[in-house]
Amino acid sequence: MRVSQFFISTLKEAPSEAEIISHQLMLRAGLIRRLAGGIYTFMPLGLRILRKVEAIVRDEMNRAGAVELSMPVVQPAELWQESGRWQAYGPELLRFQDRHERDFVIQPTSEETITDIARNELRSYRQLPVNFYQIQTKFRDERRPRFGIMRGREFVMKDAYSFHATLEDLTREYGNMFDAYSRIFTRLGLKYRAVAADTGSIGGTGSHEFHVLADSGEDAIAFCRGSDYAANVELAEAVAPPAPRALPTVEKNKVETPGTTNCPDVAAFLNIPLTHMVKAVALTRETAAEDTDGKFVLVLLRGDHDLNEVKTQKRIGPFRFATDTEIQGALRCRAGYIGPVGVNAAVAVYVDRTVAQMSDFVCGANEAGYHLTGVNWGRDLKDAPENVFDFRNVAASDVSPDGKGTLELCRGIEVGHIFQLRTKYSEKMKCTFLDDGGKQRFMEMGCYGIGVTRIVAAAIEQNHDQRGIIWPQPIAPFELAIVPIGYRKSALVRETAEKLHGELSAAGIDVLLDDRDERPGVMFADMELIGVPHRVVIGERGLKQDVRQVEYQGRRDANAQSIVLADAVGEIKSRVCAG
RNA sequence: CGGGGUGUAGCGUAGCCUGGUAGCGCGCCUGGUUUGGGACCAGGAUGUCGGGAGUUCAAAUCUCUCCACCCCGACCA
Repeated sequence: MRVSQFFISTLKEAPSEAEIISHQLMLRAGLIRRLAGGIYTFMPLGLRILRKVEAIVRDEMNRAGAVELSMPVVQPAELWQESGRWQAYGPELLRFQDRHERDFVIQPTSEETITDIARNELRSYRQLPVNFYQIQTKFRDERRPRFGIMRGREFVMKDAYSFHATLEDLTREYGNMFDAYSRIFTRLGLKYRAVAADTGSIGGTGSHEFHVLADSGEDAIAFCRGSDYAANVELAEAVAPPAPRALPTVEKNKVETPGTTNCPDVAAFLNIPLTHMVKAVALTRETAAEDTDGKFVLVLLRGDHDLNEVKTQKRIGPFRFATDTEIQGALRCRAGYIGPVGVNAAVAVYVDRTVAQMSDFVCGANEAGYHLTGVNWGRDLKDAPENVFDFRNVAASDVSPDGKGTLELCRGIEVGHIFQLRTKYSEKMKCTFLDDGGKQRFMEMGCYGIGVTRIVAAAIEQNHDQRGIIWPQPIAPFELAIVPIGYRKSALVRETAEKLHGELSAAGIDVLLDDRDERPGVMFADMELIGVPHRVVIGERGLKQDVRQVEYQGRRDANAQSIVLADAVGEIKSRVCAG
């Protein structure tokens, strides 16, 4: 491919709308252009990357035995009403009416349609299992699209759905998909980690997320080097402290703590470790009726720990953080000095496992400007083992739930998610088959997603430098850039560049010949910005040596190295093929 | 949706507080000189200052309103 026949549109400065590096670089490199909030055009260069990602995903899905089909983007409301998701999905589901005022949706995912296919086409256990997939545009009307294509409203997803006669077979296919996903992310050239994930409202026996590791990732991942344990922090269990609670050693004491409304301030003021503090997080149950006992909730956490909202919701139901007014009403004290001692019976007090093992701790006195020191369970407030659960996020160096070491934390971008749906949809939509005993049963289902467009952004988050993108070679829009210096002026340069371009293209390499006759700096900067992994520079300087030479430089290399022109094709081929 | 912020040429921005009729850098066009890391010289084009309403002799600037976009929260590929 020649630049003059292609389309490249780079920017020196990043548009101010872009916050994260992948968004900035995608705009600067001319991969995408915004059409509306969360909706982007894939420009020719960006589309080449997207197609390469798709090709790898498709290849591995086929290899894993899944079969590709393509379902409509526009789907009738009836199917969604049947599954219950017409109501349950909420405003994120984009709905519209056709000219006959019939309701439709733009699909955010395709469980309904594929289940409809399955119940119509599959009758017998002999036709099972089967795994259908598609790679296709999705639309979710996100509350807040952001980070460019990372969290767009329109995006490309590979979604697969498998149907099984038995749970055992679903479990087998789940493992098969787990392995296929591992191969996919390996082939994409990304550093990733598979983590145990929250199964959410779906239930089932398992769910895993695949995360591209990047410091800018939105998800926190806990993992253990001593074992293969890895889980989303949302899910990762904070194990109970092993030792029995220490006995009280000091008396309870009310101390003045003026102007200290958070744990770090109080700890600093009293000159004690943060780990001796207990904080009371005030929550309001969303579902409880007004004035009901238990509507107002305190969750007690150690001063240095954070509330895990997923775990909390599982224990107490849907909640939000209490407002200042609600806190005043329930505790007659303003936020900053609240605590569990002496609260009235209408306040439900829940306790994190770690807090339940603490003694001689410090907490708010429920009186503005004061905290209590030397607080102890049993003596100063009622022991309530029935309200003790895991409420906190795991922290680095916590004991791993599998007991095989300590946890470390890293951040990731969720690019894949597999889970076992079981019979959630097949029951709602009466998707049945006849088993080998002639008995009608609901199909077991699994579903498996990969965010294809998100992978493009995630790859950049993981692979970039000051100069721009550094594509993993398997998804680079072009594998090799040929940069001729003096393309128009020097016939020698031009002919050499054309010959190399032809021979390397014929060898199956994606070559981009920069025939713009720009100044070298412009061409170097563009090729680096768009992230081409390999570069050959052809100039008269090298061609006029006694032995004709050109230069090679990898995108991550600090310097170029000369190679003899006569050996160039073979030499470059071997470097490109080496990755 | 709640909270915060920003809208001035294709991109980045100054001007706004203190009203006087829009400037700079990059990019773009023409000509010339250049050609191994985003060149230089000369000339040129491009703005309903987000939209609308109001105040005023006069509005990018002050007021109101709508819109768009960005950031923080709840969701997810």
